[in-house]
Amino acid sequence: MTPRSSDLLPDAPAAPKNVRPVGLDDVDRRILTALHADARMSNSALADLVGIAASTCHGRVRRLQEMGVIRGFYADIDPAAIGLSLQAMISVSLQSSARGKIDQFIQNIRRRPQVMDVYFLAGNDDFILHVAARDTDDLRSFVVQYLNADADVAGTQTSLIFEHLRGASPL
Amino acid sequence: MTPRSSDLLPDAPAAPKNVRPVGLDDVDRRILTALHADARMSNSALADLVGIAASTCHGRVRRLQEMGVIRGFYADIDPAAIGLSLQAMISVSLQSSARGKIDQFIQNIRRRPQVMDVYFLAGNDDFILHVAARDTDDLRSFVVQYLNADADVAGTQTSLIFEHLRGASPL
DNA sequence: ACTGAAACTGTTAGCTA
DNA sequence: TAGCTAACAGTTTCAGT
Repeated sequence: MTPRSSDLLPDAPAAPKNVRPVGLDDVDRRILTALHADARMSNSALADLVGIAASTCHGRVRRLQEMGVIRGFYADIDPAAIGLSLQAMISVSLQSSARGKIDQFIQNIRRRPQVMDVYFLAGNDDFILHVAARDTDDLRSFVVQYLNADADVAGTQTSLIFEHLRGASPL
Repeated sequence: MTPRSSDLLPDAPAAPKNVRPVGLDDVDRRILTALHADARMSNSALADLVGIAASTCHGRVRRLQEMGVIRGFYADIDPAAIGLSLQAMISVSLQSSARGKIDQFIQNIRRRPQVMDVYFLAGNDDFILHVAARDTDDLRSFVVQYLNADADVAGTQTSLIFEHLRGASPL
């Protein structure tokens, strides 16, 4: 069994209480779960679903946005449907001399239309790029032109993506 | 100048026409760009933005959904704001004997609340998991319990994510 | 936090080019 | 066929309770 903190540190805080910034209640979590799955659900349908009045629900959603819990509402576009039929993950490591420029490098590469996500990492690689390209030529020229041609880039490793699935719900 | 097809292949289709399934025009692309950035923009604001009547715009958006170009509308929840303060990328490789079970494996792991994205790969690793965990213990127990403990998993490599940025726009 | 009324928006039908 | 105008249904939003 895990030792109780009182056995070790008599003056530690009595109970962990709520760790979170302001605290989300169960209704907030149900709202987030619903909007995570369908951001265009009408406010009245959402209110019914979570069991509160529409006006209250609307206020909750706005508060969640103001708190930064909801960062935004996005349409999920199928890359293949707009002619980007090839997706890949590209691990990139930079020269150690270029570490100070990572921010600038990422802000720059992020503008390319092929880039869908940038994951800025601690580890062997400096970041991973999730990209979507029209075809193999487009992918290759992206890697060559924007990554390998840059003297700050030490190396890249590209893996094709067969399928990308979103997680079910973080709550 | 590009040779005309009649010079080369008299019986080939006259002109390349539209290569895409049905074809998206410029208005469609502007709609997609706008909704990619803000899925909750009102239909009338969107119509004004792209320069068509609200009813026309509404029909376009519905058609884009029916065509599968728009796969859905999702709220972007900040994992840190709901107590998942640690994000990581986990590369997973399976035993070659387990390759036939990948689909099942992924469908299973995808249900875990920590899993935000699953990228199913061609390459050295079989897939990459983008996960969000409460803390290091939560992350470690996820890796140990759901990955390393499984006999089908040959190996995993975990890298912490410092920052995750979405791409600007695929169009 | 809820109720109800006012303002607004989304949605459909029918007409026009 | 694609777009527009106009009318209706439904939703958001803000009082007051």
